[in-house]
Amino acid sequence: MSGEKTTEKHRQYPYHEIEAKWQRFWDENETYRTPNPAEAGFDASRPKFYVLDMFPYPSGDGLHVGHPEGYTATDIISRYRRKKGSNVLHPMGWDAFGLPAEQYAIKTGQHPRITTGRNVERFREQLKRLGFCYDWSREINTTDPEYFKWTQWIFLQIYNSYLDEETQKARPVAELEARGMSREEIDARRLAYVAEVQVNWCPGLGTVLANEEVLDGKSEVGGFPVERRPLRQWMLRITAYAERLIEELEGLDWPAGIKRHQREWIGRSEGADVRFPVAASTKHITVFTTRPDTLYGATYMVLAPEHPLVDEITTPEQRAAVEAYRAEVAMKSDLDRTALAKEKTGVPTGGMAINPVNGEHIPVWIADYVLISYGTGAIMAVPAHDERDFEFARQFGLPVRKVVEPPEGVTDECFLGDGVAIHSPIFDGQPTPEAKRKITAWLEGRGLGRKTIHYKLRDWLFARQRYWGEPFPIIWEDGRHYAVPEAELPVVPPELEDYQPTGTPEPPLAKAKEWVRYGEHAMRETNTMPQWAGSCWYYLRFIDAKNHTRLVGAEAERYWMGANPNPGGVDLYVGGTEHAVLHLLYARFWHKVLYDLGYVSTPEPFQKLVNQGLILGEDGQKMSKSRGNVINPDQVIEEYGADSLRLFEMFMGPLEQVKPWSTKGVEGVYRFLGRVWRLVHDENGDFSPKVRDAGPPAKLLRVLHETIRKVETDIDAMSFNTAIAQMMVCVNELTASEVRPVSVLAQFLHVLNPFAPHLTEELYQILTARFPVLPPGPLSGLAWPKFDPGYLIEDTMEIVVQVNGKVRDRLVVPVDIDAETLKAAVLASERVKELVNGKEIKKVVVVPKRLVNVVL
RNA sequence: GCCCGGGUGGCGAAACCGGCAGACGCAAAGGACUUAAAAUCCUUUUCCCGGCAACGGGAGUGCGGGUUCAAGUCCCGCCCCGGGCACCA
Repeated sequence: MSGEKTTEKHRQYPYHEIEAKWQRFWDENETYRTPNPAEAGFDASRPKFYVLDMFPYPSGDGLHVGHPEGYTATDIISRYRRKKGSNVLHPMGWDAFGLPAEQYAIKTGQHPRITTGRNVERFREQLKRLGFCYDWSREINTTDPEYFKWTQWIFLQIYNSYLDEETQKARPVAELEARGMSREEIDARRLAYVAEVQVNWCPGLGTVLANEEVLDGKSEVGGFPVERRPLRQWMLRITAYAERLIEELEGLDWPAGIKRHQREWIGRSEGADVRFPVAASTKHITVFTTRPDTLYGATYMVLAPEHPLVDEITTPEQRAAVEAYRAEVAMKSDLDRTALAKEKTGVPTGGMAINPVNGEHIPVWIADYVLISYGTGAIMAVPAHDERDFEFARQFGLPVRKVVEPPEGVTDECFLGDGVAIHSPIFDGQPTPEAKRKITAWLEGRGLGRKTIHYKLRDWLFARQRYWGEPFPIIWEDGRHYAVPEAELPVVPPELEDYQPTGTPEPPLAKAKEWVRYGEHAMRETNTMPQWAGSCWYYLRFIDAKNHTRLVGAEAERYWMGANPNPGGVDLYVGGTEHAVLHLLYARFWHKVLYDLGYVSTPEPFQKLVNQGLILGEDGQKMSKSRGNVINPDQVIEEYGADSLRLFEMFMGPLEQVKPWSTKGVEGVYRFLGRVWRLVHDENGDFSPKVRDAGPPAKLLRVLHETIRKVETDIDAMSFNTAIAQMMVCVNELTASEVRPVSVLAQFLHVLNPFAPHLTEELYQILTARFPVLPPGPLSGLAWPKFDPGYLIEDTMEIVVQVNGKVRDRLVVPVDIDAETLKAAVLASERVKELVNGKEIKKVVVVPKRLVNVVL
């Protein structure tokens, strides 16, 4: 950014001075501080509006142009709502735990707290330079002990709760204790529990990862290989909430795609568990199937290789083959086990199972296409009506038996749809849904099975072997876990000299021997929470960020989250699609637990969700350092000002859409702001003589009020690009006008203010200095102008005349013309008479206020 | 393979509930101002044909059909691009 470039470029207006001046003003006056109920300055008569941005991870690279996109949208809405008379809560904070800071610490030995602090400073500075109206008095940081104290506290609430089956609500485990339940029984029901599970161990990062953090067998962060191994881990019982997490999406105003995505992720599946006795044994294999009606078509069974019954079932002849196969599967990454591996593999165990409906003996195989983690880890294979089973049967020459007659005309070898049951004595001739019901009842009656629901959703692996995260408020003694007393929160991580992973699944915190030692025989838990933890509840902390006695004050929570009939508390939540599943699902889960326990007043956290679209580089490619197409917001602000950057990001296209950057486009909106400046200034930069306290002509009033109306509806619809287009129309009109009445200019500045707050404040101040009739600023504190439809009324309108659907003429007629008169006028017009030319008129369609179509 | 999102001028895009396709901006061209340039202001700009012109005619919203007085918009069948999921029984 050589000084040359910027000084040589013609300045449209002195944005540097203006922006710095107003940012200082806002800071010094705490213009955007929002009082809570019961605080000084709180006005209970106004409606509340909580607008939230997904808070950023303050990376070392600073802000990129993607951040200001959503942030500007919410800023406009916040400013607009305030001017329209709402109490607006619009906070910002930092999701600052996480790997990059820790990786940096490993490299440099510098404490992550230092780098995080530095990054936060930079981010805050950058956001302020964009002129966002955040209430900075509510700023939070997930790494601040005052904050994560409550993250740990919430964990303890989860730890100390179980799900009451009957009410489907979380209840304190103390109730189970009171009922005389044993410690083991209670531990087995806690919503936070320890289990030995197959985990994704990533040696490269020295940590275990959630399924969601593993992509194609590699870590999402860093792309290191990930292997499976069993480990004792903290888990959160999110599956207990599966049903509610699906059901309660209903009342939310979220994009349909995101709702669908969450539903699919949870993956509810209704069917039946069926017990197959193992031949020559007292054991049973329980399978889950969504097609119990195909029970007669089961020609073999498959267990997941990890299934506990495998050892027992395997015959001596098959043992070697089974062991070899299991070893082979254990080596495979998830990638190798998925559909990308074309050929199905498996081996027979030699064991046989008995089909409960007909007593038939069928062979039991193991194959890795059956997953231990879903359903019961075992299936009955019906190759005639399941593609995977069909493929497997083909591969190994297993029999295929058709038991569903497809509808007429369908000749698929493997038919998956609904039809009519055949070769199924108990319910032959029944349509599929009937057959399902009938066989399920039959099985239930004999104790051979029952109707069940399974979910794809797994419990949430909540532990990480990292340094830079929230320590668990847990103590181990004699192999048992206990909650750290609430009074001892927060549990602050120890200082370390060496952040290097241990190379084993033992977390780095274990190196701090003194810290780990809690008592004579007691040790601290050394795992830390995943990065998701802090973001699961941050929207609550914003409401009452300084509360020392509660995670959020009850009254403030009720006011900002409640106060409307919707299930969700935050009125508008804007962020990227990358959080469609994980963050939004986890936050909903925590929120529901807190709701059940009575700490929050709504069942859902976020009422309305909007995803902003990705901004691509100027070349239409994803921005990346390697492509060299990254746009730096600091530089854009330097060259065009923050108002231009804000305006351009909103003018590029619809918020939700993916769209490419354009430097020429920034120049375009920059010129527009220059034109706004010149509405008030002449070419020498002096106050323009065209600005006068004059009665505005009807033409200007019309365009002004059209603009007020359009900008209102467009902001409500978050259609910022079209709002800006209309403001451009308005400015073009004002520019062309020889007289620019100050009343019109002032109202226009109100309308532009949420989009370009700095420039409009400055111009308004200039106007008020000359015209004391105007109410004194700042503009942001004054009410939005009132739209008056009266100014839009015209007495004539233009009607399009079509002949056979083609535009052939236009007619100017009085607006109050009736259909008959209009029709007559059209038929009488020269052009129509000419085109009709004696032909028969079949029909005349009159669309009031729009057009008349003469059909020949 | 499946599920989303999207295909409209040279480019970003707009178009209420089916009613003038291309608002607004960019780029381009011409003009005014200027010694000159930049900046600014004004004008033109979907494509093709005819005309000196005002204008007139035709085509046109990824492709092919359909419904309708009228389709970018609704229905059926495809093609292409972007994103996500991926043996969940």
